[in-house]
Amino acid sequence: MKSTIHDVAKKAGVSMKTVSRVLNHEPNVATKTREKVTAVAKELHYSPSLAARGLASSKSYLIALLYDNPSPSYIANIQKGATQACRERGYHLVAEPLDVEDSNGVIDGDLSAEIERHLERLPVDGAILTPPLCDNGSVVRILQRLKIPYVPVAPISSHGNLPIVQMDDVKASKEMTQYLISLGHKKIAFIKGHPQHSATPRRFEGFREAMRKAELEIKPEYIEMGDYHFRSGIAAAENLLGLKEPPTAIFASNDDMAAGVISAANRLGLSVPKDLSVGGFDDTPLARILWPQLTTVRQPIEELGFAAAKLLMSKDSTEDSARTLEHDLIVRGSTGPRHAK
Amino acid sequence: MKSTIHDVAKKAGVSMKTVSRVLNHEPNVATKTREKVTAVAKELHYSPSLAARGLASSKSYLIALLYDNPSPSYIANIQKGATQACRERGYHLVAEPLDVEDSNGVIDGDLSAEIERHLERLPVDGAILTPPLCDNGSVVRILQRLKIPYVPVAPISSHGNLPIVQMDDVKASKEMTQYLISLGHKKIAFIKGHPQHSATPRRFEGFREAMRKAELEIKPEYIEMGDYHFRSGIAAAENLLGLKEPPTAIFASNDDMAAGVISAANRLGLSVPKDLSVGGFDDTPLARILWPQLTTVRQPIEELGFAAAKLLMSKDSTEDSARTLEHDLIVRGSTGPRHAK
DNA sequence: ATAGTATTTGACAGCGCTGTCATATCCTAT
DNA sequence: ATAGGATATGACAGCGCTGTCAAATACTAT
Repeated sequence: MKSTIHDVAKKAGVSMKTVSRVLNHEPNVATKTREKVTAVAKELHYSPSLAARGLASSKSYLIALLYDNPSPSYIANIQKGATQACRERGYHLVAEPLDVEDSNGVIDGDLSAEIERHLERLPVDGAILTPPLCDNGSVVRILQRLKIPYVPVAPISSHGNLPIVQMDDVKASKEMTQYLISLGHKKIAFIKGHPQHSATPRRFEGFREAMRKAELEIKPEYIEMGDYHFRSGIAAAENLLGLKEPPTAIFASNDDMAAGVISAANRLGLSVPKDLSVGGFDDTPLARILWPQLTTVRQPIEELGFAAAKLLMSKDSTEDSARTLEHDLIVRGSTGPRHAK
Repeated sequence: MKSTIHDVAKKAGVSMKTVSRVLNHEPNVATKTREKVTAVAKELHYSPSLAARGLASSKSYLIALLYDNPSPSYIANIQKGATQACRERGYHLVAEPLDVEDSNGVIDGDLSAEIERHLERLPVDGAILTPPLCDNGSVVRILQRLKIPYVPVAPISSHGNLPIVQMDDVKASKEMTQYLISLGHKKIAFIKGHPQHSATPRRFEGFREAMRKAELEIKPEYIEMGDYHFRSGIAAAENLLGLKEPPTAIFASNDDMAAGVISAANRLGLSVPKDLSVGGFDDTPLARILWPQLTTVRQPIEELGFAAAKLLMSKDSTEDSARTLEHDLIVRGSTGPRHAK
């Protein structure tokens, strides 16, 4: 039933090794031969056995996606991009939720040993490390000890001169701020995210740059601390909107907090975007079910996954896939021109 | 560096085959031998090569998670449960997003062929089929043709006498309704979901059963059609709350629509749950970021993934893992006692 | 004690592929 | 035409494990 490389070789009138060469896109195969073999392979519905290939070449054609506990949509998107890249090369993506971090983000010895044991028997050619795992020393150390190549996605910390994939949070944040400014807003507030998250200082930095460039003042009372959760958005908005001179626009550094802002504004009888413009960040599914829909920044998450997988698969070749991927400013209904009082 | 079965055998003073037996938990190995081998294996940090094992036994120790485009949190949870089950048995889960359905849910010949080709070179021992894939004839047929064992998760259609895993939507819906009734509500409205989704009739059925059992009238105008999207929840709520005699409780058959209801109620100046109780279904992340938080039904999604994977791995043994998993009624702030007018 | 059965172990081949290295074929420059 | 190098192909072993089947050993009932 299932055909082997032997069948193909026989039918094409060449040796198994030649078939193998064609299948692996090795050089030094006559064009004619290559075509012939390709044709026969297709005709026979031949597809190589991962296991046999892996055994012979001591590669597994498997790439692991290591993740801890990010938002489901984040890993779903990374995963989508990564599987796509894998498909192009006959690789497969194995999902590995790790459950490393407990509440305080620390990993104890037992857990570490357990993970090591698990990873040890995970015969992958490489791993994609998503946040916050990419900044977890224990996990990184295990990977290094096991000599599993990995690509960190959007890490905070540096990883030597290891290639990483990321987006430019500073730039994106700057663009959002500039967009708000272009609408005529001058009194713009910013809600920071959780201080331990890598993106937090970057997003704030982008905001500051844009404000400085536009020569707008950043009032200290317009900067609120949040933690990326809905609730902190509400709290921040209540503070902000309670000011004697409230801002006309609030840039919350993620969508959940922006949703909190909208919710608080509505409850205070303010209309968005007429009385208040609200900007978010991430373009989560939530952004579209809010009313009004949220102006936000789309992270190139799927692309990050794609690039990371690609990087892993082309370890040897110098093929340099883009490392810093492009985001998009998504303008929706939650932002509008400043309304003359 | 990496030890092989040969090393273990030598060190334990037995044949490779015996080591193999121990590792695979085969019967007919003397207890003493088994212990000895186990000890040596641990000492040597031995872990079998998936590839070699697969080649020799023509199994891959890989299970595919086939999904199309469900909510990210759905697949994330299924995935979590499934990987957990896989780990217990040394299997791995490969993620396979399929992109089968276009807008109208039909799958054309080209796509079908492409999927078949892809699945063909996916050397898995089994596949978990999530909705809506589990009810997609083309996909099911491909799987059957390829003789890939699969377990449908919460399918609408019957799959012969193939084991399936599911939850009891009728029962869950009935419980939610009964809970609403127990709060004193009598005028309870129901918002149906998308008619093509398997759960839609079931959830409605549960509602009806509960109402009938409590001898409460189901007014036709209290039944709204929705499509599981936020927007349809808003629309339905506007109709319902515009009635001369509006309901005091609305059971939306998923969380997104329930969110719409809450949003609409707020805009109409109604306070939830004081003036209106709202129940949802699914316990999506959204349920917790709403204000008030949503009373809803937690689907045993992770458990479904776990059970499905388990089923696939124990094909031979008659081991009968539970097929219909238990849900939970999650009571939060969006429901409260009927308020005497 | 002895045949007969059940349990436990091992030798060996081979799963389907690729790495190595030898061989054959082609081209280029003289 | 021919040496010499570049290019193309093939023979063969063996990757690490398990299936098969035969052998050894342990039990049981007489």
